Amino acid sequence: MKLSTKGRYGARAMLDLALHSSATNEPITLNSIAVRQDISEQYLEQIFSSLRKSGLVESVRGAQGGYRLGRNAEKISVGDIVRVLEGSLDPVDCISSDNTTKCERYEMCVMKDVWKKVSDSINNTVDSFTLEDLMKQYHDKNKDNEVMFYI
Amino acid sequence: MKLSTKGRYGARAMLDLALHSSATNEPITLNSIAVRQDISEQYLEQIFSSLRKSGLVESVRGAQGGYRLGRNAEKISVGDIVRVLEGSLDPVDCISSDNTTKCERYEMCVMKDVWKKVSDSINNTVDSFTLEDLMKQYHDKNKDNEVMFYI
DNA sequence: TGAATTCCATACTAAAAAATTATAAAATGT
DNA sequence: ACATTTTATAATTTTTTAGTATGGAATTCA
Repeated sequence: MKLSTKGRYGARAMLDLALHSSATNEPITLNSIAVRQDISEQYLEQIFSSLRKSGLVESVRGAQGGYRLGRNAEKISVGDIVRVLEGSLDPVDCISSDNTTKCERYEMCVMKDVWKKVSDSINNTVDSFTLEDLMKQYHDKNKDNEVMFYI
Repeated sequence: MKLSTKGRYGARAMLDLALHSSATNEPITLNSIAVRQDISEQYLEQIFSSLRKSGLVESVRGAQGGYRLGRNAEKISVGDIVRVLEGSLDPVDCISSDNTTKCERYEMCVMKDVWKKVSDSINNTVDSFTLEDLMKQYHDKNKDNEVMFYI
């Protein structure tokens, strides 16, 4: 029941991107995120490839290019990010909406009701945090720091 | 964020054990659980080794031996079982109580507050289901079946 | 035009974890 | 004694994770 690095790195990278998106709306390079967050740039590329395909970020190619948030920070939740990068957050496959892997015990099974409740509680929690919430919390925690090198 | 087979099999096996523990309190053999639940007996042995060490089951060795619940079914929650078999249910290591793996961003990190809430919601949910609850739900769902071959 | 920057796509590899199998010993009831 | 059953540990196979490598395509700027 651990989050993989894709989910963890992706959440950190998205918050980094949100915090560094200036008012001028200039795109942020992957390299700068990778350096600040100490994540391999090539690995981040894979992560941002998924994020871009899902619309959570948009890209600008070429020199002076980079990434921007795909929509306003208050419209992007931690749940949006981790579901893209981890697949679903269901603790077991048999309760997923694309229900191809029902086992033969499905009908009589009472465990699946437990796992469904677990799934709901996880999803509700991660959906309750938006990037905007986290930006505010970050600024509250780091009032003194003029320059934000890290998250 | 998937449960491993240890957690899933373990929960099913414990419910099976609870349902088949007769009033006479005779121990249930691993083999019978393995057959009903279609789980490798040798793999179940490893799982029950952990369950026994944690006190969730007690064993009787030798012929006519087997396993019994370590305490009343209403005193054993799904959370008790899966935490024994999966380790902790924290989505990241840095928030665990045995806090050896704090990263250098720990103080300024706002993501860990999200993961802590996720952890709490998971643990609260799995702790809210006892084996007794599940036994009742099973009987409600399967009123017609005189003999319980499966769960 | 051409060089530098930056994203894009795919394939590959190494390490770790998960899942299962194998082997043998110890205890108990008949 | 013998069949049954737990106990313990090791070995093996399979799958997933995490990361690296390579080359290409689009864009900008000089």
